[in-house]
Amino acid sequence: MNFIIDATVKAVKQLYQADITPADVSLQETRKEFEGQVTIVTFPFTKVSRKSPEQTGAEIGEYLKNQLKEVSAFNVIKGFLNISISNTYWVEQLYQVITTDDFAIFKPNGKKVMVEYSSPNTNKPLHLGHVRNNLLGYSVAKILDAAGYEVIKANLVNDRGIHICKSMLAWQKWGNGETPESTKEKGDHLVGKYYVIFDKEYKKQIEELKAIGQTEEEAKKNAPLIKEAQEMLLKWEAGDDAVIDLWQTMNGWVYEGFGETYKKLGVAFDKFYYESNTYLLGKDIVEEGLASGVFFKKDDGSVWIDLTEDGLDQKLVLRADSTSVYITQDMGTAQLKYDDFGMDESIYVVGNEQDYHFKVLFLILQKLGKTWARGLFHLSYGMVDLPSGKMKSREGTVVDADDLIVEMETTAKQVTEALGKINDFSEEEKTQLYHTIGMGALKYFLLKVDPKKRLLFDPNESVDFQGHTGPFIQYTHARIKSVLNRATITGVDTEPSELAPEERDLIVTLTQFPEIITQAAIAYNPGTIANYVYELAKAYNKFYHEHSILQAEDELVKQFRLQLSVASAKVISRGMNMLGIEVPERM
RNA sequence: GGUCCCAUAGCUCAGCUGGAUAGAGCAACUGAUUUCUAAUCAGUAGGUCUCAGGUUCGAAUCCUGAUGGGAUCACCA
Repeated sequence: MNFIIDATVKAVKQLYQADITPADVSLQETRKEFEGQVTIVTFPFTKVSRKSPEQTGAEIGEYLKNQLKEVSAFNVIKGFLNISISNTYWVEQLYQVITTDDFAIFKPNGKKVMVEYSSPNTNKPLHLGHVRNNLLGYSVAKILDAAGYEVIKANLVNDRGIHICKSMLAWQKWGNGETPESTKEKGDHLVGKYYVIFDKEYKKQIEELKAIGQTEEEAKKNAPLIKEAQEMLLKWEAGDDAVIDLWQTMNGWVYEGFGETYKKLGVAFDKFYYESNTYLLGKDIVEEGLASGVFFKKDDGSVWIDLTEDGLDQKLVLRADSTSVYITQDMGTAQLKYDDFGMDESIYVVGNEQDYHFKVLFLILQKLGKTWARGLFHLSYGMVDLPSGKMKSREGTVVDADDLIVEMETTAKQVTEALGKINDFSEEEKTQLYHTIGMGALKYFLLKVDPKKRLLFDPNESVDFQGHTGPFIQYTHARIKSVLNRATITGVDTEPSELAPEERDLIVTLTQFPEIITQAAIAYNPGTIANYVYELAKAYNKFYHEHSILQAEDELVKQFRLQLSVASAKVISRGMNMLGIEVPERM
C-alpha cells in the first residue's frame, strides 16, 4: 500500500504546495461498515489545505483516482477518505505476490540472535509455568527465524545447588534404591518426589526444634536435614566421588524425563549450558570492574556496584569470601555466550519476578563497557496462576506439565470421537491427531495472550476447542485440505469477472502476513501471529460459507477460488508453525 | 515505604507508533446442514475502556495523580 502513501504525498504537494513525508500519511484499514479497503485520515492535511476535512479528502481522493489506475472509487465521510482499490489489483496481489514461493519469506538479515528459555531446575518436574516459558521461547525463536534472523535456541540448565542436594539426600535416606526402571516412574517425577519428601521431613524437624524452644529462624538453620544438605553441597563442590556419582545418576534420570516432555511440547534447543560448568564464571569480570572503577570493595572484602544514580540500589557482585552470587554467575555466562556465538541480540525468556535482576545485570554489563550489552533483552512474562493461588512445587500445588498434556489429549480424543469424522484412521493416526489437536488447543491458549499479562488457568474448566482457539484454526486448515483433495488445480491464473467481498477481504488479509511477521518479531510477541491467523481463518470460513468452490459458476472462478484456498492453507500453516502448532490434513 | 508490571462486555482476551458508532471468543437466546468437514456460518443481547485531571481538531491509546491487583527491593537461584 506504499504506492497510495507516495501518491498522497504528491497530491498534497500538487494541490496545496506543501511538503509532507510518507510518515505524515496515516493509512489504515477501512472499517467494515464503509465502502473501500484503505482509509486516509485527512485531518492532518487541513492545516496546509486550509479547507474542511471533507473537501480536503474529496480533492485528494479525486487526485488519487485520476493518477492511480488501482484506485477505482473513493468516498469521504467526516474527514475520512475511504479508497476502493480495483479488483484487478487484488487479483494480481493473489497471483503475483501471495502465491509465489517467496511470499512472506524474509531474506537473511545478517543478524544473529540467541533465545534462552526453559532453564529448568533438575530437582523437580516441569509444571504449567515452565510450559508457558517453553512455548513462548520456542515461538519467539520461530518468529525471529521467519523474520530473517539466524537463531540459536539455548537452555541454561540449573543443575547444581542446595535444592538438588535436597532431592539427593532424601533419596539416599528414604529411597530404598528406587530407580525409574524399578518404579516405572518418569525420572524427573521420581526425583521431584524426593524433593517433596525432603521438604516434609525438614518441616517436621523444624516443628520439633520449635517445640523445644527454638525460634522459627533458628529451627530452620539448625535442622539436621538442612545441615546435611549443606554438607553435601560442599562435598559436591569439593568433587567428592560418591556425591558426584549420585548427582550424575539422578540428573540423568531427570534429563531423560525432561527430554520426553520437551518432545511432547515440540520444543528443541541448539545449545545447552549447565550451571555446574558456569557457576564459577564471572570472577574475572569482577576483577575487570574493580580495575576500571565500576565496582568497589568494602572493608570486609566484598565487592559492590553503586547503582543509586540510576535509581537502583547498591548491589553485591562478590561475597567477602570471594564466592559468587547469582549475578556474578550471570555476568560470566553472558560473556561466555557472547564469546561462543557473537550474537547481535540475546533474549532471556524469564518470568517477571526477575525483572529487577535483569535490569541490574544489563546495566552492569553496559557500565563495564560491553558493547554487546545493548543487545540484551529480558522477555518478561507473567505468572500462571491457579484459582487457588500461586503454584508451589514444594507443596505439590502445581499443574504438572505431563499430566496437563495427557489431559489435553484425552479431551481432544473425546471431542473428536463424538464427531466421528475420522473413523477410518488407524490407531496410530488417531493418537497422533489427538496429540496435535490437544497441544494445538493448549499452545494457542497460552500464546494468544500478551506475554506480559499474568494468566489464570482453571484446571477444572477445560481449554476450549471452539471459537477463538487452536482447534478452530486447525479445523479451518483441515477443511481447506478436504476441498483441495477433491479438485484439480490447473495452475493457470484466472481472473473472475466479479470479485465477491468475501474473496477480496480474504486477499486483503493474506497480503498483511509479512507485515504481521515483522511486527511480531519487533515486539517478541507470538500473540500478534496468533490473533492474525485467527482473523485469517475467520475470513476463510466466511468466504467458504458464502461461496461454493467446487460448484463455482464456471471453471475460471473455480480455479481462482482454489488458488485462494491453497494460499490460505499455506499462510495458516506457516503462521501456526511459528507458534509451534501443527495443522492436520483431516480432523 | 521505593521501583516495576497489570486494569477494556458476566468470563477469557484483541485493539495501545492518537482517528469514524471500542472488537472477538465463551456463556445466554434465535436462525442456517438433501449442496465442498456445522470443531462452521449469520443474528440478538451485553460497555462510565478502574477513577480524576491534562495535552489535542480528536484519547481505550500519550502525560500527571489516585484506587485496586501482582511482582520485586537477599551475601537464595
